[in-house]
Amino acid sequence: MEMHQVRYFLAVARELNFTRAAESCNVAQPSLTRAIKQLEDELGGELFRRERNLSHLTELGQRMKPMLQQCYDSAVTAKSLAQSIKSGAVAPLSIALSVTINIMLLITFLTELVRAFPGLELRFYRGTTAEVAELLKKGDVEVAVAGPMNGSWDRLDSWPLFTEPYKLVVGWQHRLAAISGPVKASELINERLLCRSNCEHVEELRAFLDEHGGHPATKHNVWTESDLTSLLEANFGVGIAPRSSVWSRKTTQIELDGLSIERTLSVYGVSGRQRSMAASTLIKMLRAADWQAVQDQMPERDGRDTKLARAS
Amino acid sequence: MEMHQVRYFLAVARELNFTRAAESCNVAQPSLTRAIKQLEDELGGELFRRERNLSHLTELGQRMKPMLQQCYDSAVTAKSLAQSIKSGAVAPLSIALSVTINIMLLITFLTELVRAFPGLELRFYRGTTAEVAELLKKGDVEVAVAGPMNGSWDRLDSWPLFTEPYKLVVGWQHRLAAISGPVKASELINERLLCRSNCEHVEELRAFLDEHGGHPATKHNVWTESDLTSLLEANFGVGIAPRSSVWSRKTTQIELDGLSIERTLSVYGVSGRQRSMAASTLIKMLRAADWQAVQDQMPERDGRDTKLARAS
DNA sequence: AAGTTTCCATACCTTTTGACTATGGGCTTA
DNA sequence: TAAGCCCATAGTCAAAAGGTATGGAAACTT
Repeated sequence: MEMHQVRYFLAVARELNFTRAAESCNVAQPSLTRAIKQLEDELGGELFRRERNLSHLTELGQRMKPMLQQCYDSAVTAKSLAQSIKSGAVAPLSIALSVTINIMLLITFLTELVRAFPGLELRFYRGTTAEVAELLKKGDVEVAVAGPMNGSWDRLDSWPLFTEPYKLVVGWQHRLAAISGPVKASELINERLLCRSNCEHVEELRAFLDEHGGHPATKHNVWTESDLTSLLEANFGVGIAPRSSVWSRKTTQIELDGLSIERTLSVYGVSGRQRSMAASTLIKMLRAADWQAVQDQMPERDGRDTKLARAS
Repeated sequence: MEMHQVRYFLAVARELNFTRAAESCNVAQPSLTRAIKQLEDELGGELFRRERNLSHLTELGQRMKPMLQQCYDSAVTAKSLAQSIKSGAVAPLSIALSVTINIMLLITFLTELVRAFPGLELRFYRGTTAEVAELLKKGDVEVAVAGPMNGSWDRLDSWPLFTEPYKLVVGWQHRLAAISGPVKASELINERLLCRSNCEHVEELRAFLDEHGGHPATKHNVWTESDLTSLLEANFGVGIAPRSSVWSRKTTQIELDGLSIERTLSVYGVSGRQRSMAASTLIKMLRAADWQAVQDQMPERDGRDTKLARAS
């Protein structure tokens, strides 16, 4: 079954006259006749009863019409949709974030971006560092922000944004929240410790705590930074996390004595793959940002939800 | 946009590999490549990002996929539907009845017909005699039963079934229901008379009533025989109708003195047009029927609803 | 590191087929 | 009876779909 056969069929079904249908399709009448014949052969029956001025659809033709109409309509819709996409030229921007990234870090840049590209549609994806790399590879996203992806793929374009230390984070009601100076690892021995299960430095952390006699009573794993934040706010335990990861007024960040683990956040793209204007702009903005200033702002802010509402 | 392009596109979208997609379509890889290129030209953008083992749909490709999938699916569905129609071979039988025909006349033949053609689907149409003729002409129905269509179209095949007189019909509570013998036209002078507005003999009736001094007080028009029956049962007035038209235990038919109007019911088809097996069978059954016996059965029966329920 | 494989594109040829013109037959209308 | 309309058929042409051979570049193997 070919598209022109479908088109001709619909024309004849509309006109109920082969000659006029051929005119409306801008082809010669014999061409149309032959196409209809072929369609009839393929479907195994006559589609029209040819009766001069009384030509009409057969039973088979009547049953076929809705299907073929839908077939043709979808093709037309596809084409016009492609046209509008091309002219609109606001390709959506797909961004992958590692689950260890607090989206608050990006809010100011994203608001600036959508201001620069009115109508721009953003699509966020979340995953582990490996999953984020996969999303980049597969072309599901153009840009990603994540911790280090050590040589996982040589086609990764990566631009480091900033490096931050790991901190001890506690809820505002926690006993350690009152302490101003650094805390010793041994203080954690009776605490419930919360870690992100996909933390890049989980092994280093374990080694540090073992070494300094701070092995905690229990250790819980959470998946996302927002879950971690919620549990900390509820005083469920204490967390060790990168500085920018937990961004809430109801928690306090404290230096852990002797802990020197750091992580570097980077923005990633795929080299040799054409990037949309929006993606290039976002990458430029992130690279040009004063990340020290962004980090300094953190303690001044409200809880995540409030901030999100204000930004949107 | 051609169907094979759509097919190839969907194959590549599924396989994410031009070579394997070509295999699955049973064409050479260059043919498929070229078809995709043409589709991309027509849609005005790349559909795939070719990256060896990382090929994937572009944004445009992802947006096109559902449309083109639907397009292809409808074509496939149409073809398989045509196949099942052909193999099933139970083409629905469309029948037109003039509104002056009581469908009860046909019930026994229709039940026999559906017994002979298991799975046969019946479609009834109603209309005036002219409309019924039009339905036959346009091919919307194969068979029709109606009163006379005097030479309205020379391609009409017509087979007379029976001729019946017009009768006076009154509800069972009406004063005339008690009278056994013929009634004079002058008796109707203070009655409300009900006629079907599309009655074939309405002019003759008017002339008869004028001549015999029976011009009634008021004259109402109804459209269908079932409406007429309902009004008569409710003793709303008296009717003059063909004998088989009103078929209800709650009415009584009385001879109107001197009224000799008759009508002939016929079954119609279109000559030179292939008829389905079911249509031919129905016509044969109607032609072979003992219509005297059918008419004799009429008074013995219950009201229409009861009978219909029993027949189905 | 070199060889092998994979994947897509290009060049070129063959075959298919869609389209056109011309024409004819059958039916309707004037 | 003539004219007109409607669809089918025949024959030709050109476009395009399909095929083979091949090349280049990346990825994988040894």
